[in-house]
Amino acid sequence: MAIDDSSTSETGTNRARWKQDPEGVRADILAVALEEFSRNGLSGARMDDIAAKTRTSKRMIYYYFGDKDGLYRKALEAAYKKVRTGEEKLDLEHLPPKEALERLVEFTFDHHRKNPDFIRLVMIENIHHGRFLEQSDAIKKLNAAAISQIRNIYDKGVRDGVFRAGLTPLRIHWLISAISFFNVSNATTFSLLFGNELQTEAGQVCLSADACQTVLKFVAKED
Amino acid sequence: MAIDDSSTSETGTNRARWKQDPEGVRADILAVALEEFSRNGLSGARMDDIAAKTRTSKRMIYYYFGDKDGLYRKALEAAYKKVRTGEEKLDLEHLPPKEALERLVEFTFDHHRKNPDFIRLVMIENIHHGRFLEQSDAIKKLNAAAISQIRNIYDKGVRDGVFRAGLTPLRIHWLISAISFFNVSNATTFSLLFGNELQTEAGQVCLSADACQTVLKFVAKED
DNA sequence: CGCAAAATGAACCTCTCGGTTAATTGTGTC
DNA sequence: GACACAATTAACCGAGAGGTTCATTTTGCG
Repeated sequence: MAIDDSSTSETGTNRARWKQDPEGVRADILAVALEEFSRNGLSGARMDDIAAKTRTSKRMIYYYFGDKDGLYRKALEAAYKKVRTGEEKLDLEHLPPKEALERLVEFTFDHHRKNPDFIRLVMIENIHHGRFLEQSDAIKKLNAAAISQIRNIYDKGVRDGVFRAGLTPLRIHWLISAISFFNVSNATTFSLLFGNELQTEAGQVCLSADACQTVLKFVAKED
Repeated sequence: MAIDDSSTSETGTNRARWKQDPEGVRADILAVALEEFSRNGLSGARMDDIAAKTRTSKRMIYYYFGDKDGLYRKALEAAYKKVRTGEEKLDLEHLPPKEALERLVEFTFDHHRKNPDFIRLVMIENIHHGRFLEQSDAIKKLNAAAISQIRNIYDKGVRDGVFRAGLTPLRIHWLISAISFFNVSNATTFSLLFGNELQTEAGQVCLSADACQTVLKFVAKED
């Protein structure tokens, strides 16, 4: 090592120019892990396969994440974070209740559709009785927001006399989730059993509209 | 009818009294397999564990079912058969459309709730992209009935002027399924994230009523 | 530079787990 | 009873999968 061309003696914390890039490696591993776990399940996913699709080696996965379960947990957390941050863009407070709710349903339906990997992870987590979600306090906090968002809309709707009283935000959220989640989670078996007409683009547009109507009619004031 | 404690001269049909009981063994294996696959997923389930919980040995599983996939496929088929036969008891044809639909929703919601193992198998099947459901023509045939049942109710409702026109039986079935399925499939994660009040007995009664209202309002004629 | 610590690579290890081999017992038939 | 075949048992196997060891390089810092 006679030649030392390190003229870059600026002592800045410019990690981006490092040849070693731990943050990037971590993120890369997580992205691959998310896809593999989502595709094959927890015990179905293979550490060797994950490693192979990574830009780094199996050794590094264990270096950063400890073991398979640790990797899965981090992938789950990352997935939740990614999805929930994508949700924050809506601001519905200024809309009238009906329009706000409609837009929320439309958005949720579409959002779930665009994140099948996330949906599949949640399915897997349910198969495993929420063993990992349970451990992750970080995730639990992200979800209170969803409920209070609906509460705001619903309460305003009741005050305005356009929504019926007696419901709870939780039940409304439950309904929206059920419709939006099922559409992705059961797409395969439903198509196999009943044909795939609802999974075509036209079918999905139709179902999205159905979803909005379903929820709006459910909360609407009956007169 | 003679006393049949020793006279097994009638050729063979009385297998129940044999010490060897292949049908019973098969059924026993299938029951255990259903539970284990449902609990742990396809790759999560262990053949040794299944064998241990059986009244017979691992060898017999391979003797009767070939391999793990074969056992899983048979367990899936058995689960579908069991569930679908339990469904046939309703006769809704004689009821007025609204009542018929309400009763169907109520029944489906309850039926799914009582068969969590089956629901979990369907989830697992979706995780695996329906690889096994695809192969089983037996299962596909069982489901056309569900649609035509709804068609009968819906068409009558439209003729009677109580249901709005323009819907399809498939979309109605989809909605009923979504609500009923999600209630079981996502019970764990939903409870973890939002509390388990909807999973209490009172919560489930409430959700069942919500389900009926949701579907009825969705198809109701708006005037 | 020299050293410590973080980051990395390749080969290696151990045990789990799906699947099998070979031999044995039970059952109906003649 | 003898035979053929279905049913059953216990021990065994080999690939594969999760996890590790050790050595090496890269980086930060004085």
